[in-house]
Amino acid sequence: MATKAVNLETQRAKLERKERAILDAARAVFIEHGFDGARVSEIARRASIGEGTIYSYYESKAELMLAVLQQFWDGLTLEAEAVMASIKAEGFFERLQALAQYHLNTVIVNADFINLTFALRRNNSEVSVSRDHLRHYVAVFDQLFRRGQDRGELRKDAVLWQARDVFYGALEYSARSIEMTMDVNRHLRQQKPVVDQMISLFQAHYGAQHQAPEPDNSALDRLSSKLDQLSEKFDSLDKRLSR
Amino acid sequence: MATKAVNLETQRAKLERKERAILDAARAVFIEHGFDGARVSEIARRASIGEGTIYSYYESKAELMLAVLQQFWDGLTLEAEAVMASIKAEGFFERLQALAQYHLNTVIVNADFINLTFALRRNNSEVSVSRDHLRHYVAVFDQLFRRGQDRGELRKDAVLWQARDVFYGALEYSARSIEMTMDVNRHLRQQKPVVDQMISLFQAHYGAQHQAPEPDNSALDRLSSKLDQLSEKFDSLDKRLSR
Amino acid sequence: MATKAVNLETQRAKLERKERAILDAARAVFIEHGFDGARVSEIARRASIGEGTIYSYYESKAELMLAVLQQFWDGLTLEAEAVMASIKAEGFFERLQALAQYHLNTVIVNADFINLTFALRRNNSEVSVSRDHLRHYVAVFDQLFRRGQDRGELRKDAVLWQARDVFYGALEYSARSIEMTMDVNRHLRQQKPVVDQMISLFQAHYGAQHQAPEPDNSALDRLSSKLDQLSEKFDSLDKRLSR
Amino acid sequence: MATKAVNLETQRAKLERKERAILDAARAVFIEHGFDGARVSEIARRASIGEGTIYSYYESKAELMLAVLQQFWDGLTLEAEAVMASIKAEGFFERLQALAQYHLNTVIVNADFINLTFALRRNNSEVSVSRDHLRHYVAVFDQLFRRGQDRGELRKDAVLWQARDVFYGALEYSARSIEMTMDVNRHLRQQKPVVDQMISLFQAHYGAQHQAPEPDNSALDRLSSKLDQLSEKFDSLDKRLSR
DNA sequence: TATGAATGAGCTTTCATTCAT
DNA sequence: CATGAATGAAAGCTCATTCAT
Repeated sequence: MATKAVNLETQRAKLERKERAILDAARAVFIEHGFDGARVSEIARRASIGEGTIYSYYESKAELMLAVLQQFWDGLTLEAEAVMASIKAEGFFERLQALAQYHLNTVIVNADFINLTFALRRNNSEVSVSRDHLRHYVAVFDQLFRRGQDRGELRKDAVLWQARDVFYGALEYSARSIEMTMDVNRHLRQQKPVVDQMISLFQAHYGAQHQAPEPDNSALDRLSSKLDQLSEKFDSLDKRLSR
Repeated sequence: MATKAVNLETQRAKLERKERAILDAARAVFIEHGFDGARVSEIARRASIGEGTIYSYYESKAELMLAVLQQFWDGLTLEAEAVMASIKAEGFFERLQALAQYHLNTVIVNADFINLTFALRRNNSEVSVSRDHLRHYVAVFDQLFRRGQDRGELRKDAVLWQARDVFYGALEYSARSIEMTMDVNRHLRQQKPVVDQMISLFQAHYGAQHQAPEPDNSALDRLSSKLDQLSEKFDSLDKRLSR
Repeated sequence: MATKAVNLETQRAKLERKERAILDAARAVFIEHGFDGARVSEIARRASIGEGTIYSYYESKAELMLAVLQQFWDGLTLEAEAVMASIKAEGFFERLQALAQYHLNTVIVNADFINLTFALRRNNSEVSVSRDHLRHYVAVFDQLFRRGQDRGELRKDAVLWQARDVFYGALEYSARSIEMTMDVNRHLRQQKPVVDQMISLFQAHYGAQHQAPEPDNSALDRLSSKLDQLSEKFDSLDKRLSR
Repeated sequence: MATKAVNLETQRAKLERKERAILDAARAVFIEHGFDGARVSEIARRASIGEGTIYSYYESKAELMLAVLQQFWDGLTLEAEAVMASIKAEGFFERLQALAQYHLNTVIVNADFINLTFALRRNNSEVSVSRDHLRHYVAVFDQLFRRGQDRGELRKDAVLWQARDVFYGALEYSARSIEMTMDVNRHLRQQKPVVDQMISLFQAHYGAQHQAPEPDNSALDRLSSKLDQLSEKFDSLDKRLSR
């Protein structure tokens, strides 16, 4: 029994090790040659397994690509969440800075793969990446932003998705500028100004302090909106209890 | 003589018509299937010509792709310049608004093709689009921004490329949000808020004017934070009940 | 009338000039790339005419090749006959020496084309060269050989086709050896020993008379040939110095 | 274990059988249509395998051709060496007769393929057969001839490559004559006279018996060597002047 | 008649996928 | 389950030939 259990465990571990090898190799090859340019045989070779074996893990090259994407974005999301969890500061802008720094660096480091993701979005009907990965990833920002609004650090009338697009759009383009223009070794040094600018931009545009001449209104509006949210929570609680 | 001249004209016209037909067909097919997925035979069929004919106009599939890209970006640049030329207003923010409006709409309308351009950037070594197209296109923004600085409407210490990345990055992401979330018919209506926000963002962050100081919010802030705490209590209650 | 006649003449001359241009260009291209490797477009370009024009002179690429071959072998035959006609000597071996010298040089100079002829013999069913060209060409040898028999210089029991095969076979192989081994500039000098050997071989084997032992001759002949070579070196040195 | 060994054996055998099938099919198709005319698909069909399989054995059509040539000439060489080894007679002319008989028959039987080999020599740059095959093959003759000289059966002053060209050139042309003129069934009967003639030709022309006892060659030899030295001096003078 | 743009059949080669071992 | 040899559909591209001008 014990032996069998151990074997099963070993078996399972072996499978997982193999699957990880496939995913790693696939990711490398996909980055290097793109989806169409990647050869399954090369992935197999790099994973040190037979070509046919891949097909006992994934139905097709497209499925494999999907799995690689899944893993990649899930990893990013976890990392981003970990970054946010590790920040002790409670202030929105400090937390945003951490997120911006993390994201910018990530985008630069994983530029090839992120480009690949976007490349697949439209063209290849087989591998159209479900938006969920991205949505999940940017949820970190969304949560942070809402909390910033809740804490009164951000204007209540700021539209979340617009702010999100500014944040991620500007950072992605900045990443491209950085990797194109700059020496690789100086990437890190170049990132700080971009991040700082992003923060000051958010402060200037989304910061609560800069709201209209009628400051009372904004403050009152915020209170009002909080009461609205509270009311909504009451409603949903009510619904649940009535089931 | 007259006949000959007419013939030559007809000849030339026919060639140009054919070349345009090829480019149009190619663009459509490339958008639909991406570079690797596009079949030369389909392009030929859609252009109503023989397959071999394409190769008397373009050396290879990659060359054709390049020509399509060239034509596309050159067209965009000309349009953008035309838009700027047609604006009578001299103020930076009014002109920026026009550019933003034009770019946002363009990105939405040509989303597929722009994505395709970016997709090619890395993977396909043969068709690596020369950066010059893009650089030429964004030069419209650069010129406008520098003029805004010269006119004293923008801070002198603003970094051009960072501002540019914010502008184009945010707009591109916004375009994606718009086309994904919204009904196609309501795209236009959705664009205005994004553009307005972009302008006000530039005013707030890059504008030269000094911002007014903020009044005392402390009392209201205290109320707000009490509501926050209340809301959190609700949340934890909610969680407990839902288990 | 006169004008018309002149025009007709000019017309005809123009046609012939064009046909010659085509044949010359075709021959060059066929030699350079072989039959399959030759492109009709290149032939047209080199002949300074349109591609389609070729097809008003020759039904197909294969027909053109045939015409080139025809012209080539007919030319060779005429040349060989001219060589024989120009020889005043009546003796078989002297005449054979002239023929051998001519043939060996011809085979070396036209090696590419002769190889091409043989290449077509089997493989390309379309362009199977009729043997008649060759038969016509070697008829010069046949006639000479028969006359040598009639004159009593050659054994009556010698088999013509065997002698012919020895003659042409040995010379063709020698030509290959010469062009492979030797420096191009020294081809001419290398040909004489081969020709001499061929003559002495025919004397020894097909000659009617019994040869005297005269052993001294062979050694002296060798000395003589060395002196010949020395003389040639003098000549070339003389030429160079006289520039 | 035994099973595994058997399997391995079967495996290997199967591979070799398949490779042989490819080579055989390729040779047949190449002979039939020439290199350019041969279609890979037909080779695959005749070998009863998939088209792609060929490319897992040979990099390209040209490589396949090369392999076919290699195998063919290596086979010929081995056969020729075997023939020579099986001859008990020690006399040069008896051994030469065996070689001539073997070669003539071989050339007739493999006429198509030999022609194909020569056809490739020039035109197709990709498949230019390395001369080594031929050189290796004719080495059998060279060895035999040198031994004949050593044994005193052949004149010492005979030039090897000239004799070789006479031998192979005459036989190849004779082979062509035989296969063209004669009924296939009578080929064999026709070969003997050609071989006999070749032997008697070698006896008459290269045989040592016709060499004089040459009593005092020493003096002449000295003259000869002096002339050689003189010639070399001229060469060096020539070189110096041409710089 | 001369032209050369247009054609499309047909080529070699690739590679995702299968399946016998 | 793992393997990798075998497959064959499908692709880009060439070029002899045609035909409208």
